[in-house]
Amino acid sequence: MHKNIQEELTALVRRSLKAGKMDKFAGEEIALDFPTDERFGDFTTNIALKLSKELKSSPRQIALGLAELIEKEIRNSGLNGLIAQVKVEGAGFINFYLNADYFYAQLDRIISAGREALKQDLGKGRKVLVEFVSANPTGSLSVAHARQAAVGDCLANILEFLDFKVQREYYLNDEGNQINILGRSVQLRREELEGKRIEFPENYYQGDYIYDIARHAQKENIGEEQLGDFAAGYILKIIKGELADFKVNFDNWYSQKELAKSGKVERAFEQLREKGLLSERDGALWFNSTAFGDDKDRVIVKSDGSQTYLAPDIAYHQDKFNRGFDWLINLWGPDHHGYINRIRASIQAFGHPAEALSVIIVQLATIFRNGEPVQMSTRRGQYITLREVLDEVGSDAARFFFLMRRTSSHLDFDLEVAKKQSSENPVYYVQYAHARICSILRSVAVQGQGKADLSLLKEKEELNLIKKMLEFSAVLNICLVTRDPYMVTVYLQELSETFHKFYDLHRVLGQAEALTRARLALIEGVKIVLSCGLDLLGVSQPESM
RNA sequence: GCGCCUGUGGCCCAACGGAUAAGGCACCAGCCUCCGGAGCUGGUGAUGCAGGUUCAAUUCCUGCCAGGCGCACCA
Repeated sequence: MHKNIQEELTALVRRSLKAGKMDKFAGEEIALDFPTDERFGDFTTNIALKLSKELKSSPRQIALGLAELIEKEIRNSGLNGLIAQVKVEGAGFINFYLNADYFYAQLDRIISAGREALKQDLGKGRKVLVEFVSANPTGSLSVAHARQAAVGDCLANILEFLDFKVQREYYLNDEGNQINILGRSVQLRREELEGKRIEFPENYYQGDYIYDIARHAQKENIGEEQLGDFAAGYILKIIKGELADFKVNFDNWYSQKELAKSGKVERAFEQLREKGLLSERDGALWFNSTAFGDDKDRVIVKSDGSQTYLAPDIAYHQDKFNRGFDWLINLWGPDHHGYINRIRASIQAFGHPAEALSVIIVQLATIFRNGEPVQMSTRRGQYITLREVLDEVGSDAARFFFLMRRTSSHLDFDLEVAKKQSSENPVYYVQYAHARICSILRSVAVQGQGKADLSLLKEKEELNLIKKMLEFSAVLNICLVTRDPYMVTVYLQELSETFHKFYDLHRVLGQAEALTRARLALIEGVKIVLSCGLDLLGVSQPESM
C-alpha cells in the first residue's frame, strides 16, 4: 500500500486543479519533490509558482486557493489518515506533511520484504547492453580503465535493480595494428633475450611485461606469425584477473577478430551502400555521416584498401541491435568524445533512433599520493595500473573512490586517503555504520519474537532515519535519469551520517523492551538499505571491522 | 581555430531550475561509569567575471577569464 506516495500526491494535485476549474493545467507536469530542508514538510510542489504568470495572480494566492481544494480532495479520498497537513509556505510552495503512520508502514515494508521493497520496475525488462572498459589487450588496465570499470559495473547493477535486463560487454580488440605491434614487440624482446642486438622502436610496447611474454613464447616455441595472438591472449588473462579482483564480471567478451571473420562488416557496408550512404573519393570509401549531423564524412576503407577502426565498429553496433538490445550504453574515455557523432550517425543510418545510444564519457582520474600527483607515462609503460591501486587500497576503497565524483568530472584519487581508516575516508564511514548496526544486532540474544510496535519511534532522529531510508528509491531514479551512479555514494554517506547521529543520542539496547524492539527494527531497516546501496556499488558490507 | 569537461570558504567537494548554498579536511571549543570514539555537538568561512531568460539561477543561454582533455585515410 502506498508504494509510491509521490504518484498519489501528484494525482491528488491534478484532481484539485480540475476541481478548481484549472483543467487546462492538469496535464502540465506536476513536480512533487523531497523538500530541500526538513522544515518544509515531507513533499513539496511548486505548481502554484509555475502557474502564477498564466493565472495573473500572485503565487501565494494561487497556492492558498489550491491548498484548500487539495484539503477537500484529501477528505474525499482515502488519504485522510496519511496526510497530516497541507501548508502554504515560502514564496508559494505547497508542502505536504505526512502522518508518522505512513513512515512506520514504509519501514515495516522494508523490514518484511528486505531488499525487494527497494526495487522498482522502471525498466520493465527492457534489454540494455552496457559496453565498457574494452581496453586493447596490449597491457595491464590503467586507472582510466579502472574508473570506467567501476562506473560501468555499478550502473549496470543499478539498471538491473530497476528491472532492466542488462548485459555487460567487453569489446575485445584482438586483431589489427596494435596486435601486430604487440607481436613484433615480443619478437624483438625474444631476439634480445637470445643475445641478438636489437633496436627497439619507440612506438612499440615498452613495459617489462613484454619480456615475460617473450620468455613464455620462447618456452612454448611460438612461431613469429602467432606471436601477436599469443601475447594478446596472455595479456587478456592478466586483464581478466585484474577485473575479477576488482569484482567486475563481464557477461560477454566480443571478439573483433570473430566479427571480421563473420562477414558482418561487409554486410553492413552493403546495407549502407543500398541506402546510398557510402561514397568513393580520393581512392577511399567514405560513410556519409554528415547526413546524420556529423561534422564531416568518415573514411571506412582507406586508399590502401585496409579498413579504419570505424568499419568494424559500425558493424559491431549494428550487431548489438541485431542481438535484441534496444538501448546501448557505451562508456568511453574523454579522448573518444569526437567519436560519438559518427557512431550515432551509423546507428541512425540503420534506422535506429539517436537516443537508442547513450555514450557516457568517463573523465580521467588523477592519482595523488600525499597531495602530489603521481606522474604517468604510457610511452614507457609506466602508467599507474588498476593492479597497483588494488594492491595498495583494496577493491572496496578503490570502487567507492572511483564512484565518488560525477562521472563527467575529473577525479582526484589520493591513495593515502583511501588507505586511511578514519573519518577522512568515506568508505569506512559508511562501512562503519553498517558494522555498528551489526554489532548491536549481534549483542541481542533473542530477537524477533513478537512484532515490533514501530509507532514507539517518536524521536526526531528516528523519523529522520526512516525518511532518509525512503529517499533511496529516488536516488536510484536520479541515477537512471542522469546515467550516473555516483549519487549513491553521496546518499550512503548521508544515510550513515543520519544513523551516527541517531546512535549518538539514543540507545537501542537497555530500553523498555518494546522500545528496544522497535529500535532494533529501525536499525535493521537501515542495515538493509545500507547493505543494498553498498552492494550496488560493488563494495562489501562488513559485519565487523 | 573547433569541440568536450571543470571553476563553490585555506584545501576537497554537494545541491534532478526552488526556500537560510549541504558535507568533509584543516583550525578553535566541547562529548565516552553507557549498544564499537573509525563516532557525535558547537564555532569561523564560499557560488571566476559580465550580461540574459525566469515568479525563482550554483544550476539554463551568450560573451569573457582560468584549468584539463580531444580534434587522423591512428586505435
